[in-house]
Amino acid sequence: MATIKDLSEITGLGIGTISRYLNGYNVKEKTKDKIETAIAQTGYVRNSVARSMKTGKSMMVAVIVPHLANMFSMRVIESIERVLERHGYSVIISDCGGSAENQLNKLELMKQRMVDGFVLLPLAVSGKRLMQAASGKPLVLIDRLLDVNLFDSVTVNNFEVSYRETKQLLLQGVRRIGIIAGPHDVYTAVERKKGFEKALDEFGIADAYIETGGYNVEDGFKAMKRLLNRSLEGLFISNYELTIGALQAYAQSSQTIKIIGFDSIELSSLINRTITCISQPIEQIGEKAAELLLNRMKDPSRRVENVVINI
Amino acid sequence: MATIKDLSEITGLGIGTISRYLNGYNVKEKTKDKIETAIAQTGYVRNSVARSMKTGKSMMVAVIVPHLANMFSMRVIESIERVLERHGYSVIISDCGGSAENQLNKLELMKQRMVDGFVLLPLAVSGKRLMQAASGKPLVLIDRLLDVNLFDSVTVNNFEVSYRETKQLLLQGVRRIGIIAGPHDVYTAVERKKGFEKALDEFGIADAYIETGGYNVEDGFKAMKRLLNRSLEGLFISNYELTIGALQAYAQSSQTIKIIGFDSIELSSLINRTITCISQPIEQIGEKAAELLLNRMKDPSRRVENVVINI
DNA sequence: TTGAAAGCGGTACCAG
DNA sequence: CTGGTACCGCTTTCAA
Repeated sequence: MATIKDLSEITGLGIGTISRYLNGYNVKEKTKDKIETAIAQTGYVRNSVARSMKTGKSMMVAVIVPHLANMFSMRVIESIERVLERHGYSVIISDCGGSAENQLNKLELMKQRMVDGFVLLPLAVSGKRLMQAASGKPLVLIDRLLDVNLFDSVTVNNFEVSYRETKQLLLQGVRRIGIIAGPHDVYTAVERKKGFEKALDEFGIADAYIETGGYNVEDGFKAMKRLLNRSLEGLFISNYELTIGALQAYAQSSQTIKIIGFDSIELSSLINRTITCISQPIEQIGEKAAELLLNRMKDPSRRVENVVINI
Repeated sequence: MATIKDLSEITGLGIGTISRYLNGYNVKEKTKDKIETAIAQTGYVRNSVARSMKTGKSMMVAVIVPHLANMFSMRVIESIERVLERHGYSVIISDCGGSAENQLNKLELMKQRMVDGFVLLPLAVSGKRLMQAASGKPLVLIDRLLDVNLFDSVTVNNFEVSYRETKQLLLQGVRRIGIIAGPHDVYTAVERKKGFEKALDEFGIADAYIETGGYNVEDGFKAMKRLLNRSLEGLFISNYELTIGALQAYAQSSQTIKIIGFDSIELSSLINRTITCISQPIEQIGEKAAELLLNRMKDPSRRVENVVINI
């Protein structure tokens, strides 16, 4: 691999001159030509590791998620990457396998890699631990507001929208109602469940059928299988994967249940029995997160910003 | 940020000793204690950028895909990451937006970042250009065999399985048949189309309804809308996203079409009219790719290996 | 406009 | 087992 030094030797120019040219500073036309020839000849590419070493910036951002193979994660990551790459940043990903402990480990690892910032789709941990793990590096949270306003974040109004939609169901006369709620250590799942429960409280319903557990297709399927014995009139499902799974079981049955699903817009039209969808503006969430991160990396002392997108 | 030098000053030990301890070599119990105290005290974390600089290995692997927000990409990336992280590698991702040109740019960028290897879900480019762009760095192809055996690769038998399943349809008496084929510069899409066409040839069918274009949900929906005017008896759909889109349109219609979909196992049970699924072992594909890459990074001169997974 | 030289934070070799 | 030192490839003063 050719280095700047090789170029220096070939052209007879100083090492500093080459570097300056490479960084867009003015050099004489003739030197420019010499350098370019040497680059073409050697196939030189700049070593950004060495560059990072000197500048103290790696131009990398770590995105840490509970699970990569999840519709929400991947669409968020896609939009984050799209925005960040325009600013010269690369995205390094880390799947913490749904474990909060692991999440902290991954953060540590990324810190070693000298990433310039983090985006987290966080699992339940305290703000302090997270703060400590990030050791002051810019970190943006998606889908989770921590107790303390330590971090920039972007969320949707999970609680309100869940409350509102559940209420709609109840206003339609639904009484025997259930929820497939997802994990209890995932913030959004908890918020959605709370919103659901608030609506029930208002209507004096105390005996909802609650299924908690994982957040993927199979969990949804199993939960639905159980719920199909309950002659439900209404059902709230907390994410896309759970909805797919639940609908699989549902499709096999002949019951009619009024279903509300999160992010399930694509699926709703597949099944002949209507379901209600709550759609998050996922691209917008990712873009906003990237934007917040860019802002903070530019100005670490700026005020913490907690963006809530109302849907 | 504390450095190894700080530790050296605090402990009074030499810089080399610290480094040795950090790398797991033997040091006296007492020195070990001193160092550990200093680490705890300063919150020292090793700077892997500096380390890479010296060792010439970044311990990063770039995964470049046409689109991140794609079920296949994401699940492949997930399994790649799972395998690689066990070996100390991080995954840096790059979405080339479906453009072959862009793909080469991204490769260049990743080369600058001194990644130790590449995994590509490649768009149509010649093997030579790719070889040149990778400049000899380990590169594994997923879902594409290049004309020359320059790269390790892992694919499924797209052609055969498509041929076989289409033939099944025809054996059932289907004659008016169509395909939603996806982009013509995506290898798998092309292979699947070829397999489809071979089956048609055998049955002397010359006028299939062919829809080509994008590879996402909306493309599938639009294509299906058009195809619903054709009174088809059978339909082959080349990937997951297209299948979702097509099924959306299909669900609204009252036609009955025998449908074959790729990777659409989760969806098949949603819709009350049966569809046939061709399921790729996506995790296995990712794992195999990671494995091939690890092997090549270990031994760059080993024989090129082209793995075909038969489904 | 250019060249020389001092690091950035590690690793690895050498001598002790 | 330990300390000293020469790099790794680049950026960035400082003089010329």
